[in-house]
Amino acid sequence: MNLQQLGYLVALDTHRQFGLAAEKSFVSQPALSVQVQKLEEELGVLLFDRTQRGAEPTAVGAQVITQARRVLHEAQQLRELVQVAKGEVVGELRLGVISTLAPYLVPRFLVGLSKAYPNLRVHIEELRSEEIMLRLKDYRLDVGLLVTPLDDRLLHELPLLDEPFLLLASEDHPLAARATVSPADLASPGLWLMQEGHCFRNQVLNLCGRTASTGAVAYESGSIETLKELVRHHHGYTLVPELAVLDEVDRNPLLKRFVAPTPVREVSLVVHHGFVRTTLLTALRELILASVPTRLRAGKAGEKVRWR
Amino acid sequence: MNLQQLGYLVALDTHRQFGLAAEKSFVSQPALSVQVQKLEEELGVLLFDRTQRGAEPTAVGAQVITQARRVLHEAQQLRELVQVAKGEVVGELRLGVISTLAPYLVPRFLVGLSKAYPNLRVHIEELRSEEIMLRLKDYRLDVGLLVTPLDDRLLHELPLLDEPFLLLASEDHPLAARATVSPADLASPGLWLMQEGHCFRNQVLNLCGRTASTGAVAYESGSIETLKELVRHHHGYTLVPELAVLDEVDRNPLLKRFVAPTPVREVSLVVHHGFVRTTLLTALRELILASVPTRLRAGKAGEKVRWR
DNA sequence: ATAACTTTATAACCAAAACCTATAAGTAGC
DNA sequence: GCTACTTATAGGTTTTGGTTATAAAGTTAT
Repeated sequence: MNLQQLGYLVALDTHRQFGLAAEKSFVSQPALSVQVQKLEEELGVLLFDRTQRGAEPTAVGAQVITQARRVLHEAQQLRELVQVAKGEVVGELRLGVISTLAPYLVPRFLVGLSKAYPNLRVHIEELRSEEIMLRLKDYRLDVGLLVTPLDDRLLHELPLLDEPFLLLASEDHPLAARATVSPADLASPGLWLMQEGHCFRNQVLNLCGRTASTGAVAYESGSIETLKELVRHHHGYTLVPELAVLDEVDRNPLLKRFVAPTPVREVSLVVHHGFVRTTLLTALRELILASVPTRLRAGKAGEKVRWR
Repeated sequence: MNLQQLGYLVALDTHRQFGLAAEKSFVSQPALSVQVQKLEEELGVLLFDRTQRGAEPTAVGAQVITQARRVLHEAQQLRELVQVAKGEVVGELRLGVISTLAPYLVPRFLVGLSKAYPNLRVHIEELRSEEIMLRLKDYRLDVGLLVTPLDDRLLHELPLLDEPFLLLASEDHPLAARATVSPADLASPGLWLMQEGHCFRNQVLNLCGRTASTGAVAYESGSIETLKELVRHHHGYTLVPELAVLDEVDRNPLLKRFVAPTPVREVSLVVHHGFVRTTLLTALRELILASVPTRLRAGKAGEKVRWR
């Protein structure tokens, strides 16, 4: 067994085809095939079922692949540990961000990050919270930017913001006349929601006590931007996180703050336990914090709304 | 970087000498030297300071070695995972046992174990609790047999026994006349103790409220057997765990049981979290449980005495 | 001071492992 | 049965890791 073989194994699991996996590993198809065979022989067990349209892990194979990911991760940690000791911030950072944060937060720090660390390759993916958690545990992501607490003992949370929820009403909705709102107002009909699977949806439902009554049209959106547009062009109202309306929060009378205790969502950087690139993580935190108004920083005030 | 190089690294850390480490790794000294050099070159950092009487890890080196141990451990877990899937119980089992348990428990299950799994190489070492914990975390031991709870979130405990403490008095000691004893009696002078560093000593001290008054001679023993002999040949008394006196517990009038709630020590198998050889662990538990009187099994009764 | 000993590093050479290209072989769909 | 797609095998080349022999450097003992 060697690290290369484990790398081929993981590639094959990812691409489910010897040729493709080989290409992605920058070797020829026979090279990868042979190494996987040798590993199977050494372990004395079949790891993949070969079919005509590719390869699929056997039951044992799936376990072995998971463990192989872990081995490769620990090897990577070793390299990173040395880089940290040398004061280098290089290599790759794979960041997963939920879609209700990405458009408002990523542009605020991305340029600064790659300017601060020109030798760092940054990959950002927009993903659901659950998927980010899975990938962090599988070592397919380095850092997640999402809403906490997650209550998962494999993951380490670094709280950044307590971001208030605001209510955005359409001009002709009864709530448009209000100066402030409270969770009780969410019983009012016409609340637009995010799609199933977004943590923001769960939070809104938790906030209104699961009694949301949507309008006649049951469109559920995949982005906060769509929610905002829905409210602007149609009837109804919706909740938005403050970062999504930062530029208009104090001049748009249709945006309502909640009365204290302000409901907030806790936004955190999340890493696997034992993440060693502390310099990078700290830099990321500082960059993000510096890019948003101070009032949003974690621990200021407000009542955290959970999503799970 | 490859697993072999990491193995050499760990061997070199263990033996602190290129030649010796090479010998233990079954390669020539230049082979090991070159591979360590290559690794240092790849990582771009010096891992060992070479002196005339051997090699010593640098600061970074020490961190890298710890991480290398982790990588090798995860690779080993992969192999074991496959063995478990194949229903095999083979390879090596490195078991650490504290010296107040070893002589009474190990002979009871060792033969049965190697009979049940003839292809399993069993290494048993007698070590202090703290050392066992360290080695379990360093992956230099697979399983520990010691007294719990340890309150260490890296370690997983599998309680086996609640083993009562008994008091053994010399013929001419005042306590010799008693039918039963209670913790309050431990204020009586003449209590022989184990050496510093044995968990049994801490437990006895905890039980008597740290007020132990030893005799004129301040000999502190390294084994329960010595304590027993001291009491037999001299004045005074001592505490012993029941397994140490199993054969005489009901016919030696100088052995006193405690009144309820019986003070007991919780004896457990302890593994690193993520230990995958469940078959082996279960078998070990069953073998040990089958080898001692049922009344000693964990959870029967008694009041656990902690040692840390 | 120097010789003897110990330890690590280097060099030359060899064997094994891993890779590449070319090609065979197997299966699904037409 | 042919085509298109997959994985497996074979032969030859390159790379890697290994060996032995020996140098270099530092300790210890005389």
